[in-house]
Amino acid sequence: MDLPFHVASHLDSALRASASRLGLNGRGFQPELRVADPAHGDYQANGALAFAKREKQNPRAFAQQLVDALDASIQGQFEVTLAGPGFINFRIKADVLLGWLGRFDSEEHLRTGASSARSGQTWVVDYSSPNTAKQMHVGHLRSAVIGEALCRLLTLNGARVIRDNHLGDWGTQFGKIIYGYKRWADPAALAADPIEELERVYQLGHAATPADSAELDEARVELVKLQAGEAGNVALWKKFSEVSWGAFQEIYDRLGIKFDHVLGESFYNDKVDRVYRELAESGLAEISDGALVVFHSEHPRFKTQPFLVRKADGASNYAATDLATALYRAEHFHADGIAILTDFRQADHFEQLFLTVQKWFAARGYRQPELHHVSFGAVTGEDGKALKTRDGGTIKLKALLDEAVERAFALVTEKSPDLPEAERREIARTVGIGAVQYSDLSQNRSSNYVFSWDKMLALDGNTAPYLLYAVARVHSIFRKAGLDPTHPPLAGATPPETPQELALARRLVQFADAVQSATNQLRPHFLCLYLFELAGAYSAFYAADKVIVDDPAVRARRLLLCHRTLITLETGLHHLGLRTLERM
RNA sequence: GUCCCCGUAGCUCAGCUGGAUAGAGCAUCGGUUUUCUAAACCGAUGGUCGCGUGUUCGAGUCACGCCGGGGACGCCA
Repeated sequence: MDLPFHVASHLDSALRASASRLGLNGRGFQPELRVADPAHGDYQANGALAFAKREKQNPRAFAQQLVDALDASIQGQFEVTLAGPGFINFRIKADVLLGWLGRFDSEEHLRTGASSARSGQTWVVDYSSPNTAKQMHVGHLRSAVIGEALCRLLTLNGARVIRDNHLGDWGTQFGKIIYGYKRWADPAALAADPIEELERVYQLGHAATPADSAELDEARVELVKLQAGEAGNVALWKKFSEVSWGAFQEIYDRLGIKFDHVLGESFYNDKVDRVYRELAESGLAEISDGALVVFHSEHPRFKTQPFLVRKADGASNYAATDLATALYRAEHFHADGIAILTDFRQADHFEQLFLTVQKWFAARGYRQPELHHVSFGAVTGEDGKALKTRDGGTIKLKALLDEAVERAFALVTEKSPDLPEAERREIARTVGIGAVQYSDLSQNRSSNYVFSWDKMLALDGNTAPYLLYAVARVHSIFRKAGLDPTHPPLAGATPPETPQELALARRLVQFADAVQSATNQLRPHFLCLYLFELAGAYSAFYAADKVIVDDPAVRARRLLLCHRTLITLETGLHHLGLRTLERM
């Protein structure tokens, strides 16, 4: 029997079947399969230890029973060994490795293998979500980059993914922008660099309307006029949205992001009344100090800390639109899962939101989507505070990307001076943007980090250039040998033999596990780490074993390893949102 | 005051539901190119996992307390 795409779940089923043969159904045996330290095997099962402990058995003897009861085909595919107090180790036999590599022979087949995990599911991913009338700065990078990677990973796992950009295009700041615009907008500057000018008048408007001032009241009047549909202000609002979107689109194009929907807060303006009504009818919401709030009596803190869904003046707020948004996504998109990417400071808000949604939907009998707040740490300056440039402004995302490409261009020019300039420019774009994306993706999203140009634009170590370089070297082999890398002649390939061949082949099979854990935990860094290790295994193989040799069997099996490394690295990188290169 | 997140090598970080000798990259030191891209490879140095107590066959991982950093807590989003 052939090894399936996801070897760990194959072993998981085999061990469960084995436990069942031992008459252990319903006793809660969990195999606990995981990728092993290569010193011990390819996969290990630790579940015998926990189970034996609970059942007061000798763990080593119990593990032995499990192994003895394994289906015979498992013994044919793996070297199965016991170690220590009862770890079960599995090492895939070399000819079985070759069989797996033979079947998963293209990006398409890798996708097919991965797609069973979430086929039939619909996911709405809410990411980027900048505020209109402001430029994106480094703080906006994480949501966009991580969000896009998760979209692609969910797609790879077979889900239908809806990319939704929940723009901050409504609310009190618009009163201030209109206030500032009407007084200080400069038509010439607006024509030259619209988003820059818009941001300037917003900042002026904000500064001119301090709390409890007559100016702030005037700004509020502008907002009321806008919300009441007054033609002049509505036209201004549309103009602000268009200008902002133009600037955002430029960034999205460079990052390879394309949204299916841009349903900003304004879209939900007329959908909040239903939220108020249904929350009140189901007894979830109450009036407190004139505002409509939800308490969660079972929660240690939210029993006293309210979730404020409508302000005392009757106006809607963030919570109201988020509730309306959740309902829209469940009803209109039939979402099975909703992932919202914002920084960790909104953790409380989303915890309250999700609790409220669950109770509300339950009361109404609406079907419940899985709700995930995909939070990430802040990008801060050296002082741990909000990031500022030397002159006190924020670092614009556009400038960051430009600098990344510039640095990559200097490097490619130094390393490959013979390539034509146009190609070096193209390489610099891919390497520079990829480095920025990868620096964000490769780190556990939960942690904060201190911004540094060098860190963000690092070009060695566990970085995009290292991975892209490995890809380019594979392409180079095919180019030198005069072979088409999409259909290389691989007939007659023998199973991997040398230590480097074996290590590489074993790593290739684990792509399935990396994609799985990255997607299930909504943490792309697991895939990054895998790809980095794969590229390392390839580099070691490349240094140790020459590919283009005379012996046809050796040559075929090494070309096969090169080709599978290529498709795996490319599939992985593409599903993180990066582009790849044939030469650099 | 209540609650949340973080604290691992000189620096930046991995460590998946407790599992085998705590791993990478950068930096430092040494080696590798008549052979497919040296943006590479091989090796070395470097750790009381913030501190303490506890839970158990086993704790970086779980519980409690403390120290340090960040954050959220009623009409911003």
